[in-house]
Amino acid sequence: MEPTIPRKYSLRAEMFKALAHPARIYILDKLRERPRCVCELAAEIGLEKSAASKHLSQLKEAGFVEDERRGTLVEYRLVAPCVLDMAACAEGTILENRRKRLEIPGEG
Amino acid sequence: MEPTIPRKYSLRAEMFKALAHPARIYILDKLRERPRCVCELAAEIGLEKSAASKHLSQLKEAGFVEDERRGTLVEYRLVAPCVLDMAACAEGTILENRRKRLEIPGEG
DNA sequence: TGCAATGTTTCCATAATTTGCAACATGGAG
DNA sequence: CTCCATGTTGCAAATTATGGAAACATTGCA
Repeated sequence: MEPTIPRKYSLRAEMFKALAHPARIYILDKLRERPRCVCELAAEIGLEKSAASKHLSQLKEAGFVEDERRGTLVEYRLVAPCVLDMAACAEGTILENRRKRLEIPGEG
Repeated sequence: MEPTIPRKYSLRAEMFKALAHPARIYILDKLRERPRCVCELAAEIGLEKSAASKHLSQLKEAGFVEDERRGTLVEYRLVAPCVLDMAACAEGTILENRRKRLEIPGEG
């Protein structure tokens, strides 16, 4: 069948795709406190630096973070605070609905 | 390497994954107006009813929509309006950042 | 009962994503 | 300059996602 979905929705989907991985969500939450380098994030999420770098590249491409080199390090920082509100929305409504429906106990 | 990402972030990622497809974003926007049946949505997004049904199943599993049978039809409706705010956030900040970065390189 | 309309599930092929390893690039120290 | 630390990119394997076709399920109606 022929696709008829306007481009606007593809752009939105790309943005959400950048958030559609536990490691990337975790990274954003860590960057909420303060900027961090790749090696620090890699250690925290338990991935090779190459994998961490690729996740950060996706977040950067989507516009959620920016990077700046400091010596041998590359520091990443959060630039789209509204993503936190999005996550909050998730916690407050979506996951709540899901818990009720599936009877999953809440987690802090 | 061993994964050390808390379950909380996996749950959030699952929710965003449900939004990480143009067809599903399009569906949610259509449901914003009024509830619709599977066949209507399938025609609008240009997919077979089976594919449309699977997309709706994912949205339902994530808690964004609910379904109710009406005769031979199955009507889907939006139950998490905050998803619209999330999309608005996307339009307003993320995509704007991206435009600046891709079209005006070298500018802070 | 039989039949049509609508949805869901299953199977399969194709495409996209993710990861680690290795190679390469960049910057600082000696 | 060389050596080392940090990041990025290329590659291949494994995993996951997607879509169509067909089978199956459910409802309404004659």
